[in-house]
Amino acid sequence: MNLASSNEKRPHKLKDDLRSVAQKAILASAEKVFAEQGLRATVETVAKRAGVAVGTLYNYFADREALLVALLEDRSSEIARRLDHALDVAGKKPFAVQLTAYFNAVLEHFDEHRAFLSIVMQCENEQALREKKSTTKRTLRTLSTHAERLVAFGVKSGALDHDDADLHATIVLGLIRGVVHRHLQNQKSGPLAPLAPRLTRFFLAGAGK
Amino acid sequence: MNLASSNEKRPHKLKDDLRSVAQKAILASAEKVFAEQGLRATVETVAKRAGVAVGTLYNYFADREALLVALLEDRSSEIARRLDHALDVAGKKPFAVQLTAYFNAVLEHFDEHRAFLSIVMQCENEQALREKKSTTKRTLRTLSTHAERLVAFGVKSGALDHDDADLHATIVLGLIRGVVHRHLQNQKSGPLAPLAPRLTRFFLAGAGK
Amino acid sequence: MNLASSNEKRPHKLKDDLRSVAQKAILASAEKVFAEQGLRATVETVAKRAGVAVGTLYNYFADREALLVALLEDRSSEIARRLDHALDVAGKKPFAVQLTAYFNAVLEHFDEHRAFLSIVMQCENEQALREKKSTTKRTLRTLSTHAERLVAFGVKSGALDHDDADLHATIVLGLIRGVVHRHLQNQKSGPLAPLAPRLTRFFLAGAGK
Amino acid sequence: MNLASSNEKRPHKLKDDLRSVAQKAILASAEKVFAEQGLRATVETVAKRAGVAVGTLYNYFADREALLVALLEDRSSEIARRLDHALDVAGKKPFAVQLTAYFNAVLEHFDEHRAFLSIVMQCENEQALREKKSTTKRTLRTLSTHAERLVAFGVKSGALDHDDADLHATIVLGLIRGVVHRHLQNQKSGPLAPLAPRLTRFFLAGAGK
DNA sequence: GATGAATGAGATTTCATTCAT
DNA sequence: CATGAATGAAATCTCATTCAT
Repeated sequence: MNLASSNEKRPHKLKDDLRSVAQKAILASAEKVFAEQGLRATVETVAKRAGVAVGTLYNYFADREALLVALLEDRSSEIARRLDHALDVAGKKPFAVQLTAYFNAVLEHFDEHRAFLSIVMQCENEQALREKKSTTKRTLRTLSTHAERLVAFGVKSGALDHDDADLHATIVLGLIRGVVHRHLQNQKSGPLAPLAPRLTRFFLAGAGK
Repeated sequence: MNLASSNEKRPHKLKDDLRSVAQKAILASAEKVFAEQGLRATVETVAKRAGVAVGTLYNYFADREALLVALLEDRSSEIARRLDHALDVAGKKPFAVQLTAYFNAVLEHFDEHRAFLSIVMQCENEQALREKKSTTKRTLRTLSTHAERLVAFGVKSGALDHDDADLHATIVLGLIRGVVHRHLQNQKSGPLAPLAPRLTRFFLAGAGK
Repeated sequence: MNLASSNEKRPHKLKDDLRSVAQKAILASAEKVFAEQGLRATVETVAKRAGVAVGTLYNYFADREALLVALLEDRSSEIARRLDHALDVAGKKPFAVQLTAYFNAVLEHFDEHRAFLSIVMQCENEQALREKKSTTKRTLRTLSTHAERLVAFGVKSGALDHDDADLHATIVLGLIRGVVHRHLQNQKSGPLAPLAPRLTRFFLAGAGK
Repeated sequence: MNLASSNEKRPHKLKDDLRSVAQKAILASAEKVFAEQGLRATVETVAKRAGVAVGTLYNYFADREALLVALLEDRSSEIARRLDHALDVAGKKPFAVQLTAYFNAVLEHFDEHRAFLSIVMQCENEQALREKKSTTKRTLRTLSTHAERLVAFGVKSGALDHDDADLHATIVLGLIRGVVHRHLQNQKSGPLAPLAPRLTRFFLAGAGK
């Protein structure tokens, strides 16, 4: 009965692993390729870069769009996890600390997945994707949702001025957009995360009481 | 009756006018269509919306990309003119006034050509364009070029802190990106130009000495 | 006003004609190709045989299936017209005459569009098509609908025995199926229409009172 | 305990049995699937329905077509056996009895393998198959071969009229086609075999002297 | 010039077949 | 042998561009 108790808990563990390895490779390739060549990049290019045949890609993703959505969701959930964790750690600390944690988390993620935000920015303007599943829409809004929550706390805790409350989240996101965009345009490659404290300082000076 | 009048005094003026009427209609259509449907929109869609046949479109623009470039250049030159004029009028006035003029000019242009910035944002992420004609690149950089010039003046005139000088232009652009983006995402439709003074106040509080 | 009354009634008559010429050529090609090579035949083959490019085919038919459906409908409406006319002419004449007219109309159509019935027979077994639009289903049932109407008249007029009434239509169709099928299998090419009286005689002997 | 018993007396029998179990399952699945979804059904679908992996299917059949041919041959040989037996039993009895036996045998087979004739009908129209292996062709002609033999006897024995001799076999097959087809189109599910006497009566009335 | 059907290169997608586990 | 992921040739479909009218 327990003949093979050691390695038989999940009969297909190995295969499952392989499966997810290929899937991850394809997603990683898609991330690179879509970022480098824009959303125009072909499915074949993505497959080749991942080191698999086209058919293999279609074993994992129903169609081109499913691939894109999967990529957005996977990376978004990662950034969401990172943000949740960061804000969780920042816990009861003052708003300034939390804001820095937010900037830091986003920028760190970007430093590691440089390509991803570039794709998000492209997708945001693709009406097609915006209109589709609300899942995609929600995915694309991960950043802003967190930002809104954060500034709501900032206002409640008295750290933020009440007057421009409606602009707060917009500006937080704008600051990120600004630095990310500069980064994508210039090929300069230093990490962005270190900018977090400066963005916080700027934001607080502008928005603080 | 006045059939002949046109080809006496101004032999080609009428033709030119007619030409530019069709051309303008096509550009306007392209602006709408690319903004609504993304850069994937087809040439045929653009032509139909402009009320002309595809063939006609190709009489005015060498190919699809030429159409896009022409659109970018036309609208950019318009925004450049507007910015030049705004900053010209603001002349020797203090930096705060000039900055407000800048924000105001950009946002006014956006209010009139809502679709345009959406397209610019899409193009910025299309590496394809980045690599190609430097004309296009320059076009896309109209906004940032002016912003850089502006903050350089701000620093020189002592209005801006020296510490974060490198971030100034990035943040000015980020603020614009922020509000424009919020506008595109939500369907809210009030004009953006009125936000100019608030953005200025915010920026100065954050970046001013 | 009536400057060009002679040839200006329908401004785009010529183009429309050309259009339908191409469409007809494609349908004719599809008929041949699907009959010769089976439903597996490729869209490209159909296009080439019609002397047009694939893209042209797709200008007229939304997709492969639409082409097939259009073919079935076009030819079915033709056979329906023929049947209606035949039975109309046979008018108040006795059942035997009407039945002969039916057989004759169907077999004549087959003699002229040999390929078509072969395709119908293939489609009848394609569950996919059967399940789709009821239009298709109705199209495929043109023959049996008319047969049912005919034998109903036969029974009412007292020409047909009442006992096997339920089988009548089935057998009429079976007889057609039989001769058509034999024809398709052997490459013998004589016309089938002359068989009509013999089929009638056979049917009446078997089913008549 | 009886592990060894198998490889003593009948060294390979068990293996053969097992083999044929899988093989039969695959053929049965193919019969269902091809009948339900048409000949376009995928190999994978057939394998899954049979409860095996695609690879396993390919262990038993060289390729997709070999599977189809095997199916046709297997079922045809069964129907041939059944027909031979039926006509053998009907032996020296009058033609009417033999014809009923024929109809009965065919329709009984169809009642048990409802799907099969649907497949045969599809294959008959696939020129591809017609051109290929004569084995397939012969297989598909099992029914008509027997029918031809039968009516030849009918004519010789004086039961059938001589005039329409050339149509006899065609009509016998047509009658079968008719009822089978009606059955496939309507979802009515009563057995067909009971129709045998009525078909005989009809045929004899029509074709008998 | 204006038109829009025709074109065909190229993108997406499918699926029979292979092969490492 | 059984498995099912990987493969890539071949099919379907799209769309920028041309050109006869």
